Amino acid sequence: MPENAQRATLLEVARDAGVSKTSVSRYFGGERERLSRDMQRRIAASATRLGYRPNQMARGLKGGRSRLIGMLVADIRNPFSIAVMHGMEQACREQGLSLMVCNTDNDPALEREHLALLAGYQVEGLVINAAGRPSRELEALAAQGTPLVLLDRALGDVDADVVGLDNARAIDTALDHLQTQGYGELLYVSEPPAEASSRQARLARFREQLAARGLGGEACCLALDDNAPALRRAIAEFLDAPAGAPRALLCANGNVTLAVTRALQALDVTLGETGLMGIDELDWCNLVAPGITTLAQPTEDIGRTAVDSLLQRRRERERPAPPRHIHYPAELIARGSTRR
Amino acid sequence: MPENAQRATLLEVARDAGVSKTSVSRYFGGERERLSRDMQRRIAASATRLGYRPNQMARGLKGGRSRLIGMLVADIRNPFSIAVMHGMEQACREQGLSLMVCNTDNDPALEREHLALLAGYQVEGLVINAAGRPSRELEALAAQGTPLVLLDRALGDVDADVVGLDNARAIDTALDHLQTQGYGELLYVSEPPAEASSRQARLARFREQLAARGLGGEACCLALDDNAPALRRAIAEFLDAPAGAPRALLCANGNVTLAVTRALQALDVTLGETGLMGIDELDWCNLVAPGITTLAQPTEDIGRTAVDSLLQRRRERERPAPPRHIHYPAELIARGSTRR
DNA sequence: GCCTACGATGGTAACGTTCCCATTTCAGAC
DNA sequence: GTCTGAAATGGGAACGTTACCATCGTAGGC
Repeated sequence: MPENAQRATLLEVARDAGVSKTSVSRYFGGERERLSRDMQRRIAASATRLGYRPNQMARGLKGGRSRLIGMLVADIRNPFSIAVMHGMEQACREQGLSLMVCNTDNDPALEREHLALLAGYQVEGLVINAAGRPSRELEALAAQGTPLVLLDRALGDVDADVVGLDNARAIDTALDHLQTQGYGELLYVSEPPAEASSRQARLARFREQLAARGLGGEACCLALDDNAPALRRAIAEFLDAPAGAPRALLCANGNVTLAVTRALQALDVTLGETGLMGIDELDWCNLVAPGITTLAQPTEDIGRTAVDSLLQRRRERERPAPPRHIHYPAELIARGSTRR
Repeated sequence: MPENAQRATLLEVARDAGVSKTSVSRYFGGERERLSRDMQRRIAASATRLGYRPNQMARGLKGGRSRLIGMLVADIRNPFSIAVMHGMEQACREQGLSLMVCNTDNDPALEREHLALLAGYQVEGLVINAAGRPSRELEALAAQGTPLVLLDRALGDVDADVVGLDNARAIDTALDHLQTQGYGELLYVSEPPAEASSRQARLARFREQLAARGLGGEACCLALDDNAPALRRAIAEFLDAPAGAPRALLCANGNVTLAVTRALQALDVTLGETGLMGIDELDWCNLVAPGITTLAQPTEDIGRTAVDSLLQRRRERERPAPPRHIHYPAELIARGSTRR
């Protein structure tokens, strides 16, 4: 192998093998069977000898096939996002696609910026866990023909598939479980829904079902950032108010579960006696005292489905189907925190 | 905005603004000041009106400047990797770079495959948290002139910078703390070091210092995958053996801490009485019973430094400096699990 | 007032592919 | 024996950008 060699090019391989560049292109472009046995052998030999690798940039330029899938995630440090990303990665690999991940840290401006960048790389599809409401850029992307999938959060006016949890059913499952376990006075803790459709859906369903089932309690929304005191106060208030039945807390997502668990420890609450349950399964849920009951999202499935959905859309590009909404059920993992 | 518009091209902007493509290229290529006020205005106007975005593929093809940084990570689900990635992302954004992340799931074959892919995208730099020993591909990449940074794990025969923890000092810090707290009989639990240099370094230092300090105990290495029983047995053995001083466990990384904590709970061990300490700070460390003492790695710094290092190397491409090794100290976060 | 030089601009040739359209060869149909 | 067509191959023109060199003014030095 040469000392400071530039990467070999298709043309060099062609020359070395004594064939035309078209043939080499075909060999690497997935039309291998159209070539004669002998030609395949010669190309393969030259290619390995020269260490040839197709230049994806050139490839992407010519055909518009960048073989790139973009992922825009609102909070990369959220285990949910990571798990979904892992699923997407596997799906991509199976399809020979690569993943470009951008984290927006929940900042709409950054989101727009990254969106423009991803568009610049001609991504063949885009999976978005939106922070803001970047419909302008998204619409441009969609109009340009890029398949879009919204992850977890729908965006009303964008023509895209949505993949995520069946939020209403998840809340029902949670309430069923809590009722079965004898809890009757509930506090639902969520981050402010703002634009996040799944937060809205969960919250709405909780409120609706609370009334429908004749349960006591309420929902409380607050930002988690550095709001530990406020959260503790809200929980203390709930615990001190008179109640006709055992109390339980339901956390809207993993971040909330973490914050609430911290608050409960600070308040010296015994889990189980006061129920605790969260959406999103986390590493440590079976480590904290009697174990925390959760609703696990099928994150890997969600990730794979997102990618599949993208590819499906690309296939039917000519005859665009109406947006699909795919909602997975959550899996109940019952632990000590909801056992009295 | 047009219904099914293809993205506008540089040429179209040029025509629309009545200038040459060179000028438009300059405008977007960071030579804006070389253009007259008037020309800048005209180009800006046309560009926004047409919704122009430079095609990164074409850009990457022509100049070799893909503006892409690759990251190869052995285990994307490891919080350490995520945190570092987050740091890298920020550094990249500040430089106008994008990040392409590939997860190898600790599979050397996958690692090679992804390496080839990243090379195909002409990444301008590569940060690698190696799973196997992919020196062949890496050397090719290095020879081709791509700056390389090894994350956490050095790879003896590869000419690249290394960024990570000061492992020896971290172990010393841990031992200092444990000794101060009165623990004298230690079990160091690690995953098998195999090719991972930092695991080797930590393990070696532990063994060496154990002897040097006249402490009792030993080190034990086992794969964590689904080896809960084996781990439990090893720990039980340690706890049952006669000891002249209070016992403590030291976990080589976050994964180990998780597994060991599980095992200790199964064995009904009281933390603090038996000491527990882990390298890597985790979300839940202050949630489990008296809180778990950890050594936090400065993950964000590590990520940023990795990217900076890459850029530095690219700048000095002509006069290649010898490989740099940058090792950060760990920060001790003392909690109840090492208080007797 | 001429030459130099620099600042502002434009034209053209790459970059490494893929795609479209030849061209060649040869088997089988009439 | 010619014709048709498919299979195997090759030639060139794109794709959208940047790099290099050329061209034009015009301001300053003598």
